[in-house]
Amino acid sequence: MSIVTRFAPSPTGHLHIGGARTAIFCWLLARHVNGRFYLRIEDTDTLRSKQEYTDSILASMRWLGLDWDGEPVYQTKRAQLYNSYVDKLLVSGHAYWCSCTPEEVEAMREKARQNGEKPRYNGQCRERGLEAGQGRCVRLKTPLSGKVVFDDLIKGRIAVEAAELDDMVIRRADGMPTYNLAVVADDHEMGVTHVLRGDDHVSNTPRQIVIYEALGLDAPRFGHMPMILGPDRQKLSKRHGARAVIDYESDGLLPHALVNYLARLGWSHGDQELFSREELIRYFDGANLNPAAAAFDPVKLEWCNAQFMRTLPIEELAALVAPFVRESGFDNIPVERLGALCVMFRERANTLRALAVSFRPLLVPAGELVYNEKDAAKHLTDAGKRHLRALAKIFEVCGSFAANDLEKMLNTFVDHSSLSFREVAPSLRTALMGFMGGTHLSEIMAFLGREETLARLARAAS
RNA sequence: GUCCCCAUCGUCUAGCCGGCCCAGGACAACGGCCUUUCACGCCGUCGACAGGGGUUCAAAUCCCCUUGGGGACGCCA
Repeated sequence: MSIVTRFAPSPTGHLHIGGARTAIFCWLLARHVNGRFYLRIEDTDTLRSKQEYTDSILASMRWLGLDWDGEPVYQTKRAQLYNSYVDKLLVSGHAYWCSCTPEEVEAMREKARQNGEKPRYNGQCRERGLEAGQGRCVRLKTPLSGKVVFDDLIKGRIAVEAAELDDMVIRRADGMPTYNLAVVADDHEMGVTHVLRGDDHVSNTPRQIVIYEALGLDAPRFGHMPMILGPDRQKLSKRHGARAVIDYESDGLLPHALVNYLARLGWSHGDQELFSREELIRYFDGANLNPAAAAFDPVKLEWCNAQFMRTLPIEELAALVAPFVRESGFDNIPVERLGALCVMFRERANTLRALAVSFRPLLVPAGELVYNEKDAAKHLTDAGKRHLRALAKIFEVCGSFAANDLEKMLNTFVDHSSLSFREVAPSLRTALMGFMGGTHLSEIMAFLGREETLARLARAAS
């Protein structure tokens, strides 16, 4: 049997990492067996749903590389379908019209709460045989006894007393279906075989199973993934900062790094930490999913990102970092130059943004180089400046300005003077970079070129 | 309040159909090596089976209770 999964976000916000992980697992589960992976936009809440969020979610899915099959399904366009399901239930006697107002129902719930019971609708319209009418909704006749049982892909067997469930509304007074009905109708129509979704839906599952049963349909397999917690193991909230996929995109994360990290959050394949996209698909079979909630660790995410940044072909890395370089104010840097910078700095940065920032000292003109006060005070001393002037003389006349020749030249200079490399290097580094960082001095100078190198030495020695 | 779920190092986890585990890997932290800085890399250190009862020759692994977390109880999704 092939597998059909679906990711069904509601467009009330951007795609967040919890949803992204759910999407990744659904996608992986389908791709693992060459099955189908569908996208469904659950936009029946017309008050909170926004087109811009749908666009944003689709953009994030594409950015992550989670390709879906066919066109996305929009629930708002299928009211007719849902109504046909409701009608079926009405005709078969599994559902009934209810004239209770939301206020009345709320009062019932309040009363139940006070009696220490589960707040619920008391089913007073259940046997009244009401007809359709203004302000009336349709409720499902939930079984009064028995157990609803299902084998969760992740948590194992879950059983709930049917009596715990009240008669839920399946069609609102305004004619729109409610979540549970729409989901059942859609999942059945779309041929979904496996439903992977967030933990917060476990209590919906028995309700949906009851609808499947009333409809005489087989329910799909369900799997509920635990929530993702913040670094402090508290529920993820706005306070934890950037959480939407687009935020990580603008932080300069590689999409695959996010996918890899998120996939490893709640799933494992032995001790392996890093996976290629193909490996992920090959290994992910829905097993080895952790039933416990996991805390999101931005530090490990960045480590993960750094690993992938190092293995990317240079031209690709250069193309990816280009927008960030542009954003920091440097237009028109030729790709070869960007490539050279990437080679020099990629092992020193964890994100594309940080990488772009690290280029800065090499991109500004000598006059705009910012000196780190401490480093300048320590290394651009009178002695340091003397060394710089001596070096400048050599660089002025030397034949080649290639990195390996510069390296030799530097060594010769040290050999012929009474100085050690340790005495010369810091002042030269500070003169070139503005601070005690960067990469090999010879590479920095080769990148800068003779003119720019000399300009920096002159400025620092003045 | 009621119902459901969860519980291995600070974090992600391996192991969980019992013995190979006085618990392995990764991130972080710390120490060292390498080194003309910063990184990378390499080596090492610290560090966990929530507690209590069972079952068993043997339990991180099975059962029960406690505690602690989370989720759900909408004409939201």
